[in-house]
This record gives sequence, C-alpha cells and structure tokens, in this order.
Amino acid sequence: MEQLQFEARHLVPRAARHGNAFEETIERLLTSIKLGIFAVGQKLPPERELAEMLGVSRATLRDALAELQKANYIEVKRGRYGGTVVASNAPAAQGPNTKPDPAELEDVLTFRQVVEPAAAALAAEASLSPAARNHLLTALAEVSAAPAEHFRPKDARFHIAIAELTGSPSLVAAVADVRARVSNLLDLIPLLPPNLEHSNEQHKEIADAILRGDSEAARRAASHHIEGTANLLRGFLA
Amino acid sequence: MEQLQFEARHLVPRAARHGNAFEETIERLLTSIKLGIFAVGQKLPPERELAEMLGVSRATLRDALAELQKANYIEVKRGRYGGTVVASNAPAAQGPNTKPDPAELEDVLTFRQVVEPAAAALAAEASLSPAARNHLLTALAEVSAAPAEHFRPKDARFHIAIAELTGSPSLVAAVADVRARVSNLLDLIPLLPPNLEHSNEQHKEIADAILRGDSEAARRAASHHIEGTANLLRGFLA
DNA sequence: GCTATTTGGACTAAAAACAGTCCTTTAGAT
DNA sequence: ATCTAAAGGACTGTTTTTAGTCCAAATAGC
Repeated sequence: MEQLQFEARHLVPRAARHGNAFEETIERLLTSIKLGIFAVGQKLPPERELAEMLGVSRATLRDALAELQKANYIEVKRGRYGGTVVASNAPAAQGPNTKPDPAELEDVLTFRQVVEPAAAALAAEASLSPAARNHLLTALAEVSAAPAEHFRPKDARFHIAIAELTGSPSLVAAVADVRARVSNLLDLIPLLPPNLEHSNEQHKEIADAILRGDSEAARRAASHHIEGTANLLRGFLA
Repeated sequence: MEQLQFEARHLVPRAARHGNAFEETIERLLTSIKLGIFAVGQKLPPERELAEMLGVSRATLRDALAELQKANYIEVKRGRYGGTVVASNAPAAQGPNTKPDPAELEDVLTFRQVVEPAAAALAAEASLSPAARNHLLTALAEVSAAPAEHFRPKDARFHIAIAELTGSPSLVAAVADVRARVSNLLDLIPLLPPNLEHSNEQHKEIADAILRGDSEAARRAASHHIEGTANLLRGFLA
C-alpha cells in the first residue's frame, strides 16, 4: 500500500456533490446558522435570492427550509416585510457524539493553523476602511458580550470577520469552511468558562494587533489562540 | 454601498453547484488533465470508480467523457485492460483570452501566497517516508525534463506533490484548487524559456530545502518562487 | 485456441431538480 | 379604507440525473 498512497486516484478532485441537492442545502443552511453568518433573530435573504446564492432552485431550497422549520431552527412569516428568521430557541447541536477520525482532526487543525494566522496577518497589512474597522470591533464586542450558550456562533463570526478584512473571497471561504469543521468538533467537548474568558482576551489581542497594523503580532496572536483550541481538542478527542 | 460590504448575503456559502452535473464533470476532468493529475498517456480510473469519486452517476460521467473524446482530449479502448487514456495530442488551452477580473487575479495570488509556502514549510517539517521523498523527486525530475509544451501540467503536479507530503488532504485540495486557477491565468500569457529555466532552478531549491528538513528555507523559497509568478501575471494582466 | 474477467457501451424506468407561473398574505404608503 | 409591493406558498410540465440491468469487446492466462 505504501507505494500507492500518491496515486492519482487518491487525490483526484473530491466529490463536489455530497448527497443530493436537498440534503446538501439543509446542511449548508445549518452550517451558516452555526457559524453565526445567520445570527439568531436575523432575517435570511428572501427565498428567491437565497436559492440563487446556493445554486439551487427555489423549490429545492423551500424543501430544505421546510425541514428546518419543522425542526424549529427557523421561523417563517408571510407577507411584505415577512421572511425567514433564525429561531431564538434553535435546538442545540446534536452531533453524533462519536469521536472523529484522528486523521480528520489533524487535517482540520493543520489547515486551520495555515489559513487563520495568515488571514490575521493580511488583515493587519490591509488599509482598513472605517467600515472595516467597525466590522471587526462589532464582531469582537458581540463575542465578548455573548452568554456561554450563544458563544460558539459569535466566536466563529469573529474569526470569519478577520478573514473578511483581507478582501480575499477565497481566504474568507477557506476560513469559514475550516471553522465550520472546527465548530463540529467543538460541539463534542464541554465549553468551560475559563476557556471562554481566555478566548475573549486573546480575541482582543488579535483585534488590537490588526487595528494597529502590526502584522507579525496579529499572526502570532492568532497562531497562539488557535494552538490553544487545538490542544483542547486533542486533549478531549485524541 | 460601503456599509453593506460585510453583510451576510455577501459571504454566504458560495454556490456549490456550478451549472449542471454534466458540465461540471467536464470541467473537473479537464482541470485534472491540466493539473497533471491525469498525465498524458496515463489511464484514467475505470468509469465505475471515477463516477463514484466525482459523485455523479456513471451515465453522467459517460456523457462528459464522450464530450472530451469528441474534442480529442481522451482516447477510449474497450475490453479487459482497456480504458480511457489522456490523448497525447490533447488540444492546447483555448481560454477565452479575456483579461480576468482584477479582483479575481488578486484573490488567487493572495490565497496562493497563503497556502503554498505553508505547504512547503509543513512538508519540510514532516518526517518523510522513502516513498514520499521519491514522490517529490519524481515530480521534480518530470517537470525539469518536460519540454515547454508539456511544462504547465508537470509544474502544477510538482506544486501539488509538495502539498501531498504534508499529509493534510485539505491543504492538498486547497493547493490543487488554487493551482487550477493559476493555470487558467497562465494560459493567457506567453511561456518564455528564461522563466521556465528560472522556475526549474527554484523548484530544485524548494525540493532541496524540504528534503533536508529546513522548514524556513522551504517557506522562503516557495514564497519567492510564487511571488515571481505573481509579478509575471500582474505584469501581463493588470 | 478457449475462457474468465474486466472494461466500455447502451437502454430503461424512476426519482430529483428545475424553470416558470400564478396565488396569498401582509405592512406600509397614500 | 385602499392600494401596492415584497415576501412566502403552491402547482405544473420539462429536463436532468440516477440506479440498475444487460450487452459487447478484448486480453492475459490457461
């Protein structure tokens, strides 16, 4: 087997279609909620727009939304100025509770350590508009103020916000994607108040470095922060 | 507009489905050929396997393959020990020849500068099996020996091989993906012999640093190499 | 030369996904 | 009070995609 591990079939483009469009759409909407991209109480884009964003027909999107509604993740109101809203009583994560494949764990942590510190460094190097600075500060304030049970989405949102400051859509996508996988892992372990506090301090450090344009400090702080989470995950899951 | 650039709708999960399964499959097969994942003269996996890898039905895969066959990208032989082979006279890149969106250009170059030097550094840090070392050396030898008209796929394959040494599937995927986008851009500009020679020297430097485990040198060499290509692309396309 | 087996080739019926159209509800504006 | 526009809700016919089955070709090994 050793000689074969670098064969083409082992690295060929991964299947782009995971299950059918319907299931994939549910999955992606759920992920967006968990990442805080759609925050609790916030309105989702209108169905017609959302369908186009996700690259599925409105019929398929509606099937997925109906499913989420049945599971109490969202609430739907008709009429002008109506829309779909993330429910405040959205069910907590109900992961399979099975320890993940160790290879998947290492892959996520490795890739995260690649993209997130780089994003922080690039954000610090960028010339930030007032709106951008405000975006980061808002995300920071929200995660700091969040009660424990709403911490994870706000935390994710903050990390993604950093990537957004870089102006690179690919980097944003990579960070969002890796953060979704991290969130799934974090759902398997307890959220301890000391860790939460520590995270908030580190978030502030990262944001400060970015806002004062200190690229190396931003990279270091982000790297350090991420290594902390990595150790936590390895400790509980390895 | 300034206040809106960080709204959820601008960062929501990108459409996963680009066009229909048929077109997407053609696209991905073509990309795999251009990336040297399926090299000229090499057999593709059997249809039944390939279909599963790509996450489409065999019927859809076959439609795509028929199209590629019509366009002379592949040759098909029936019977046991038959199969599908990348044609030696595969048409050259026939890009739209339109200058890309400058934002797309910067996005690709930024993201590449994030993932590839990191991959080189991680590869240098990894404890490499003899098979792994050999994999890198083979890729290096093939790109060095390639005539100009077959340089690009071998070049891509070398860069991807580095990522493979890290053992992180996500990093491999990210590098392969970004390299596909770079290749599309490179198709728009001339391939000059001096650049080609220079590339080969830099490839050797990177490989050497990786094989002797010098992580920082590997990162620097990769970063430098990539910056060269970036400048070339900016010069021609910006 | 047979033959077993692996491969591509072809067809069908069912399911999924789509585009398009029209309906219903609703809040703000008039 | 009425109207209007923006949102979700529902239906239809068509196209795409799939899973499954069987056929046809070809070659290494006997």
